[in-house]
Parts: sequence; structure tokens; C-alpha cells
Amino acid sequence: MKENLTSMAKRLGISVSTVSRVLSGNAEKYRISPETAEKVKAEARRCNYSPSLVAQGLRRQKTRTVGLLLPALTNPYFAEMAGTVITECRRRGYTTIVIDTMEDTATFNDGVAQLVSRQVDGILAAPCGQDPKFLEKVDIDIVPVVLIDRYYENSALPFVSTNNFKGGYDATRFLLSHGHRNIACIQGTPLSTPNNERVRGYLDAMDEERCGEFISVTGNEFSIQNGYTEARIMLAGENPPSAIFSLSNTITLGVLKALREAKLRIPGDISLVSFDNYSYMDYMDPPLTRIGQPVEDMATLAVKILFERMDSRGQASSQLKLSPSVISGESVGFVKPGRQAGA
Amino acid sequence: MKENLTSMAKRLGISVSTVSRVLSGNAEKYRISPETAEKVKAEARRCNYSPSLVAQGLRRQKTRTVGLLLPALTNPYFAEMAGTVITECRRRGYTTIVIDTMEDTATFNDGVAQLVSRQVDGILAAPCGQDPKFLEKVDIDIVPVVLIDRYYENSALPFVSTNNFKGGYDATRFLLSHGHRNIACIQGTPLSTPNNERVRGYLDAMDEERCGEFISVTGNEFSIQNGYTEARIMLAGENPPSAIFSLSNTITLGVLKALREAKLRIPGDISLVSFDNYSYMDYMDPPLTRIGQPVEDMATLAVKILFERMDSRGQASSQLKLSPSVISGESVGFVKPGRQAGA
DNA sequence: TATATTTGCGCAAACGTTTGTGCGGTTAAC
DNA sequence: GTTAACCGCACAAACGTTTGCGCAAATATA
Repeated sequence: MKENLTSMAKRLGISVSTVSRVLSGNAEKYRISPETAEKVKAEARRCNYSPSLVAQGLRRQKTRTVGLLLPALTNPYFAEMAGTVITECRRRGYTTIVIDTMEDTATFNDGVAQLVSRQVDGILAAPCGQDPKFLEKVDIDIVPVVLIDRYYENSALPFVSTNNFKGGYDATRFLLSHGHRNIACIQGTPLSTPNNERVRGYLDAMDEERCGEFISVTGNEFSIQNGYTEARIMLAGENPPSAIFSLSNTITLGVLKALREAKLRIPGDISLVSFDNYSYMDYMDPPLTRIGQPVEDMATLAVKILFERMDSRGQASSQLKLSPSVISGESVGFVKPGRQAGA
Repeated sequence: MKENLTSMAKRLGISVSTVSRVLSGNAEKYRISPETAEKVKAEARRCNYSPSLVAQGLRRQKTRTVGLLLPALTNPYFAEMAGTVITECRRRGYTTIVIDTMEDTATFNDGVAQLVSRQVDGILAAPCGQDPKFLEKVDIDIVPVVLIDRYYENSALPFVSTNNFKGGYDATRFLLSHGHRNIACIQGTPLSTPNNERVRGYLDAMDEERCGEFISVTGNEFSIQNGYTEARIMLAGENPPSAIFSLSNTITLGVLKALREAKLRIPGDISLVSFDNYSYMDYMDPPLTRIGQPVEDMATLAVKILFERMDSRGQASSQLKLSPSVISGESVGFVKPGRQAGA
């Protein structure tokens, strides 16, 4: 049942090399006669032979496989990314090994080691941890690496990411333009580039508008729980914000829970802008105003760049930040001018 | 930089076999002296050797890899499944190759062929298409297969799925118990087992309550678009339902869009129950009443069964249906008794 | 007819492991 | 002082491919 070149060669009474050459499409290159070639192909069809990609991988030192490391597939943002990457790789005849690193640096490093052991031809990663050294070493010595979503500040590793600064900035400006001044920002893990860039955008916008006194950045995780906790603390404080800028879809769900418990109406009592975009957000109460990331474009581009690097290692390292977009919902209201002027 | 047994053996002045035996933990089995063993291990650490899993795979005819085929990673239901499967496999020292079949039978079959070529040690699949023959053949001749979520009616292939019949039945009974009689069901792809079982549950419940005259099953795809279209048609009809039973999260989003456009209030004007459960549904307008599937349990169990079959091929084929749960939201209202009695 | 070229294909090494077998040397048994 | 048992390791084949090289026969050239 498990056919291989040898068994077919034996049956045909010819050598393995001839069979191999025919089936790998090198018949004329090696001057195999059309008749022989046809016989081989027929036999291959007959016993529906499929080559062992393991053996091929060993011999060719190419596995036609790429590795994908993501922090959490349960996050629909990364799930969509994974879907696109897998499909794009498939289009090119490559299969994808996915590793869910669970936001854990050890698991991440382990995963990279696994991929190297498996001799993948390229690695796509949203890294965990702050130290680029390991990945840089892998990239230089072993196999090309392209980062996606998250990247390292001081590294030449190529990446494709959202322009998170712009996202943070635009979101904040959107709130400012509606008269809000006391705008609180609830962040995710403070160690990741996307988070820090979003915060920087928020800070810049606030500063531009001379709202330094209202600046408030809290939270420490991209999770529902974190959003809930921070929102509760905030609402219990003495000068609660008129608007919240939530840095992820998960945080937003937590915030919503807190607001609902506090019986606050959106946008009547408080306004909300969230990072990330999913169709369900149009059906929430109220539909959310949000910052959409071009997930599909990012994934497609990252794959493209990875394959370019796989083809020829000489490429200049591209570091791309794609623009996010503001998607209007109904979760942002106007504040009467002057109302918050005196803090 | 890329170390292997040979290079290390050469440097140590001993044979490859000895190095191999030490590093694969068979030192004492082959009576390698502790001193030699230590030297080898030290050298391996020094040049941080990691074995080529490709070569190992070829020699051992085991790749420590499982293949996972899913219809659409963009669906958070499958994304969560993928996450759990990947993590469970990782726990056991296996990596996972994920294939997104995009609900396409050809892509699915292709994917299975790929996995076979790559000599995965086991396959986990939510199949596309109705013909179990191919997969059965693979399962018997090549590598164990376990189905997940979707399965074949007349096949001995093991599977783990939700008890979709119960889900459909419970959902319908829930609506019936609130006085609804004219309950419309919007289905997904009519060729998949989950869909058909859910519909069967709906039909059974309706029949039990002698509501045969109100039975209405429409739609043909697990998509937002389908939900939207069918809901619109339904509302334009002459005897619109008082409740809708939507067979997936995606369909539900479409239904919501249609209802909103028609300015119908939930549950005031119309009630809604949806299959699938996500935390965001608690924050919708209104929070949805829904049927939750035990995704994580399913995935964990499926992996468990797969590994049992991988260990010893003799296992009895287990076919499991896990119970779904009704999660109460606020999208179902009471109907005044008798109101719909006369159709 | 003798030489050169081409045609069609097989040999064998290599990719990096694993593992059955066997060999020389030390130690034990008698 | 034989023979037996054991210890520590090396040899080589195998897993299923790919591919450089070369060989014999056929054909072309002179």
C-alpha cells in the first residue's frame, strides 16, 4: 500500500533514478525517452504513488514547510491571521506548522527550536519576550524569519505590523474631536510593541491638545479580566473619565461588562473606542467605534516578504507598518464644550 | 553552524552510533560507559546540537506530527478548536500541521494527501464532502484518523462531536416553552452532519408540540450573508415567525443585521436563539440566548482518542457526542398564549 | 570504416539518523 | 591456563529520495 520509487522501479524493471527523474519532472533534462516516461507515469498513477516528503526533505534539505508562531489562536485576530497565512502558503505549495505560544516566552523559544529541528524553510512569528537575539541568530544562521504584528524596537529583523501609533493617535483624536478631554487608556501587555505604540499615539494626541493632566494609562494584559478590573477601578475613582480608549477587543469586552454593571449608558454616560475590528461589533449595544487593523493585508504581505527572503537571502530587510482605519459606530458621544475644562 | 551526529563524532573521535545512542537516551541499553556518555552530552550542549527531525522521521518512520484539517480558521469556533488541539499535541511532544480547507472538498482531499505524503502520525479532521471512502482508506491503510465536529453518518470512523440533535431540540423547546409556535429555522450547509442533526432536533421538538404547520427550514450556508438573506425573505413573507432559531454564530450576525434594518426589537417584536457561544454574545443588543458547544472538551477528547489509536491500532472505534448547553440571554420573550394559535 | 557525438539509462553516493550484529579486549570461572 | 562471560564500542545497512557521473549502444560525421 505504501508505494515508493524502489517498488515501482522493481516492477517496471528499470532503475530508481529513472523513475525519480520522470516523476520529478526532469525527464527531458536527463533524456529519458518519452515511452519510458509514459510507462513510469502510468505506473505511478496506477498505484497512486505519492513521494515521501520526509525523504525528499532530507535529500533536498528543503521541506516546503513554514513555521508560524502566534500568541493565542483563541484570539480571533490571530486566528484570522493564521487562516490567511496558511492559505497563502498553500497557494505556493507550502504547508504550515502552527505553534500556539500561549503568550509564553519559554514556549515561544521552544517552538522556534522545534521548527529549526524540523528544518522549516521559513519562520513567521509574532514573538513573545523582548530579546531579539535568539531570533536574529536563527535568521542569520539557519532560516529566514519575518515578524508579524509584534516586532523588536532595535532589531533589523523584517516585520509587518499595523501602524499602531497612528491607530492610537487617530482613536484619541476622534475622542478629542468630540469634546472629550478626560480620556482614559486601558492597555494590554506593556512589553509588546503594538501596545506601546498605541499608548504613544494616545499620549501624543493628548499632549497636542494640552490634556496632559488627564492622561491615564492603566492595565497590563490583553484580556477580558484586565479590561474589567481596570474599568471598575477607574469608575470608582474620584475623577472618572468621560471616555475610554481600550487597546484590544478582549479588553473591550471586560470594559463593557464593568460599564453594564455600573449601569452606565454608552455613549450617553461614557464614550468608548476599541482597538480591533470584528463584524460582531456592529451588533453590539451600541455598535462600537473602533480601530480596524488590516489583518489580511498584513498576513499576505508577511508571507510575500518571507518567500522573497527564502528565494534569495540578499534582500534588504523591510519593516512595514500598515495604516489602520477608524470604523465609526455609535459608542462615542459629544461632550458639551467646557464641561470638563476644570478637571 | 548546523551540527549533526557526524560532525560531533568526528570531533570526539568516536563513532556516530555511539553519539546517537547517548543522545537518544539509550546509553546504558547499549552499554556505553558513563564517561563516554558524559563527554558526548557535554559536546552536544557545547555546540547546542538538535537532531534533524526530518532524518529521524525518515529512519524511524514516525514524524511526531499530527495533521489537523479545519473548514475555516476565521470562524472562532474552529480557531478555538485549533488552539486546543495544537496545545494538547504539544503537551505530548507532537507538532501540528494545520490545513484550512476553506469548506472545499477538493482542498480537503488535497490536504489529506499532503499529510499522508508528509507521513504524519495521525490525522484530526472536520471533513468536507459526503464520501467517507477516502478517509476510511487512509485510516485503514496508512494512519489513524479521528473526526471532529463533523462526521459521516454511515462510517465506522471514530469521531467527537457535539450532540447537535440535542442542541437543536433544546433550543426549540426553549422557544416553545416561551409560547412560540411559529419558529423558523435558518440552517447552514445542508450536507454537514452538525447541520442536519440540529435541524432534526428542531423538527422533533416542533412535531412533539404539534407545530408541524409552522415548520420552516431555510438557508444553505454557514455565513453572515445567508443569515441576512433568509431573514429578509422571511420577514417579507406573509406569516413571519415570532422566533428565529439560527444554526450558527455567523448566520446569527446576518439575522441581526436584517432585524435591525427592519427595525424589529428583540425580544419585543421577535425572539432569537443562536447556536455557538462566544463571550461577546453577552454584550450584544440584547445578550443572546444560545446553545454552547463544549469546544475545548471536544478537542481534548479527540486528541486523546487519536493518540490512543496511534499507540495501538486495535482500539474499538469510539463515536462520541458531547452535550451542548443552553446559555440564557435576553433574546427570547414570551408570547401571549393563543396569539399564534390560528396561524 | 574509423571517430565523434548523442541518446537513454543505471550506479552509487549522499542527506542525518537508528539499530542489529559483531569484534577485540578485559574479567570471571574452573 | 583454558574457556566463558561480559564490556565498550564500531561497522554497516537501512529509511526514500535526488543527482553527478559514466557507460553502452545508436546515430552522425568525416
